[in-house]
Amino acid sequence: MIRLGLCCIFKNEPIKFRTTTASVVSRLSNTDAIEKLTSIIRDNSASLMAALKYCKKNHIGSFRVNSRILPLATHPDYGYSLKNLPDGESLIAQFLDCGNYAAENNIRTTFHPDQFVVLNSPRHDVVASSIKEIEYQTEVAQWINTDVINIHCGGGYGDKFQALFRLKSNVTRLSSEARKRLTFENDDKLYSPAEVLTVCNDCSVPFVYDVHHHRCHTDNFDIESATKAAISTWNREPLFHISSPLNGWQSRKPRSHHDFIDINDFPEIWTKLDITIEVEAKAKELAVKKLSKLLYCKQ
DNA sequence: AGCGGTCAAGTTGAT
DNA sequence: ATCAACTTGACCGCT
Repeated sequence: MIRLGLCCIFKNEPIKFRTTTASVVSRLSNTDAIEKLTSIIRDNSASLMAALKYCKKNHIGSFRVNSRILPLATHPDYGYSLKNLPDGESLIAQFLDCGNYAAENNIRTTFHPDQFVVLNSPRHDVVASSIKEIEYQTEVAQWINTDVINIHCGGGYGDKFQALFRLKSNVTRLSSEARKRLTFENDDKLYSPAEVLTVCNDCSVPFVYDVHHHRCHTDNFDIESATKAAISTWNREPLFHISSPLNGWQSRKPRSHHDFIDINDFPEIWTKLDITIEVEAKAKELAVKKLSKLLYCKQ
């Protein structure tokens, strides 16, 4: 069975995640800052539960959690740990509820740290803050039963061999709980499936195969062989990504995402697999439901 | 209510 | 040299 995944937010459904910025927090007193952050986090944990319930009701098997579910958690000046907030225990309890709900209802959750997480940077400060961010998401992942924290391989820096060597080396600096969840994804211009697979096999990290990125940045693999190689890296249900180009494959920028998935972009061989496929489409839950319907009709 | 500017952070490639 | 794009717009302060 295919499990489709919704990414982070909703198009029509009134489920919203809140955030704030360092600039706003900096203008508040310590008490007011804590109150504001607590209120946002409380709302976000409720929204996460609402999102999981929406997924359950609509037969969406997976939900990607926004990295900013705890805004500013790793900020150098305004960062915090939930444990140290006055209402920390009750906030953690709300996330534990989400985790229990997800487990009981077989909703898979994932994280996708943002572009600032670059584990192979030659800059030590960048690697340090990347590790900090991954460890923060790992802590939340443990509360909410998330089994994937998915990142790209990072920059090329004019020497991809050295860059990937640094990546492999820095993976060993992560906690075991982080490493249990870490995955690598091929990107659309630098690291192809063939390249990512070598790293994944070297450090026993599962490979998240993004077929849209593969079509933007090809290598010697065809879709079928990349699919099979990706599956072999997983010790649990494999995770793939799908999207369609905004203005068609012949457009100037085929990398940008369409509102929906064109069924012709969906690899035929995927229909027979037991996998999670995250739908990266701007119409969000509408795109997941539409794709679900198309796939159901196909079979 | 609506709108424009801002938001912590990296890296690449298009313009 | 500047800037949009990337997993995702949301929020604040002004009119």
